[in-house]
Amino acid sequence: MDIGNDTGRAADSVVAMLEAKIVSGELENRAPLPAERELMEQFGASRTVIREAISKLSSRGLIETRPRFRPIVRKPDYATVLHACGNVVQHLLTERSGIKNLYDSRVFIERALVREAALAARKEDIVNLRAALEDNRNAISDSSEFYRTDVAFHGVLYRIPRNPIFPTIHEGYTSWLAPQWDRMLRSPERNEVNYLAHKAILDAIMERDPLAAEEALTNHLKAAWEFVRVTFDWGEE
Amino acid sequence: MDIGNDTGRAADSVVAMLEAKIVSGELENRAPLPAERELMEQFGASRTVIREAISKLSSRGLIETRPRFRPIVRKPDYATVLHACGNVVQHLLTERSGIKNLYDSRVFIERALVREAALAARKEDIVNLRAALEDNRNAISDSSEFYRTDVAFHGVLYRIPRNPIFPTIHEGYTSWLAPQWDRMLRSPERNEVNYLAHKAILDAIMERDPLAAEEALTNHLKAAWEFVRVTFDWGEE
DNA sequence: GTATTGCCTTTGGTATGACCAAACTTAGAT
DNA sequence: ATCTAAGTTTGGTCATACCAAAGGCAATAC
Repeated sequence: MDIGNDTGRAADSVVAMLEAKIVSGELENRAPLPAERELMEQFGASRTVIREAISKLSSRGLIETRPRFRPIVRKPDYATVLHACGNVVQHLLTERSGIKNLYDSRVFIERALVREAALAARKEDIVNLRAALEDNRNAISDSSEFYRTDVAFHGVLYRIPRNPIFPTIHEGYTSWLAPQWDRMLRSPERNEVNYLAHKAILDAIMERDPLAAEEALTNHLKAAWEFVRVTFDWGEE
Repeated sequence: MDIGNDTGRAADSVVAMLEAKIVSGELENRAPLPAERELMEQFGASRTVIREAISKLSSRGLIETRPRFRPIVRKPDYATVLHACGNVVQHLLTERSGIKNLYDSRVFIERALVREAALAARKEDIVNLRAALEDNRNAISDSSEFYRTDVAFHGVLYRIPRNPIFPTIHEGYTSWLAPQWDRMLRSPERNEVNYLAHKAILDAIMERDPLAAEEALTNHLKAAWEFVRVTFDWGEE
């Protein structure tokens, strides 16, 4: 297939060399890249290929570029992956089926997460969940603040497996799945509903009842979807 | 943050316009892009920015480029997302912890998948699983063929939720998670072990026993990891 | 009539050189 | 020491040129 992997170009060897220098630390993280005219001397290439290489590295998330500013070296991390996906994911969300698929996958993951939580959550996890839930309760009257604490509550769930991939996935969901509607469809009444849903989830987790936790989570997310679907008059799926 | 999103450049407007023409279908899928010299006339830009735009679109997976060949228009799909991630993911897998995290996430997902399968698999899913298992059995003596059927068996699990996101994730796992060792560490003996593991999973699914299915799957994948870990003398994690 | 061969044209990849405007540096003024 | 203004560096863009490989075409061979 080889999308975006233009093998055989001169720029690629430059990319490879710069890539190596970045991962090896020879080019320090957060440090500015040398000037283009210096790089062309260093690699014996024309500015054309140097700039192409820089563009590619930027796409791969290995350097940050702002127009007219020195590119900044950036060691790749999980957030980088997320960002690389983002550009493409957005195209899949123009169709409703794309949104639905993404949302369903979220339900699937979170179901497994709460199940896991009920079975294996540590004391500190429970503490964090209680704190997050408390934040929910205190923010019921402030929809904007409630949104933040809502996301945070789910975030705690994603952190329970202690695998940095999951918080990254969570970030993906929250940034891709229509923060637009999420924000505009909130009200103290709905916040209260969601607070209670979170409470039910936490209760089930604390009772170490995976089935109940899964069910509470499923109800919570399905209800949220229903609300959005009906509000926007999306018809049945 | 804005990685790979070089706002403010002339190329970006060209990217946007081409992007629009691709998603709208004005530029047909699988059709070659117009020649660069034609695009520069069409957009009133220099070849420099045209080429930069093409490079960006290529990185985003909206066009396929091979050196010296006409770029090919490509409507974004789930595979495109996968590919966009691939370039970056690879960097996270240079450390062992990255591999472990990815593998753990796979175990997590597949546990949920087999659980789901035990609870909700349709007749056709069972049929597919049986067929895949049968393929396993017939390929025990041919390690290369067994690898293929092994991947296929797991693939059936990912297709059960009827959400295209999951097969995509599966492809990610199989392409990123060391197909190198997977291939070289196989033998008829290990194939037999894996066949039996698959059989145990399917049996549990057919008995509609989610707990047993989850356990069988976990044993299967944990054992595979252990085997790799010990073989490569990776020490404890 | 089809397949093969060889020539010409098109087109992508790269190199130069130039220019501009914005960022950066530095020396001078307050 | 701080601020300011001039000078320098440097990224973004354009125009042009050249090369080699891909594509197209036509004469040739079978």
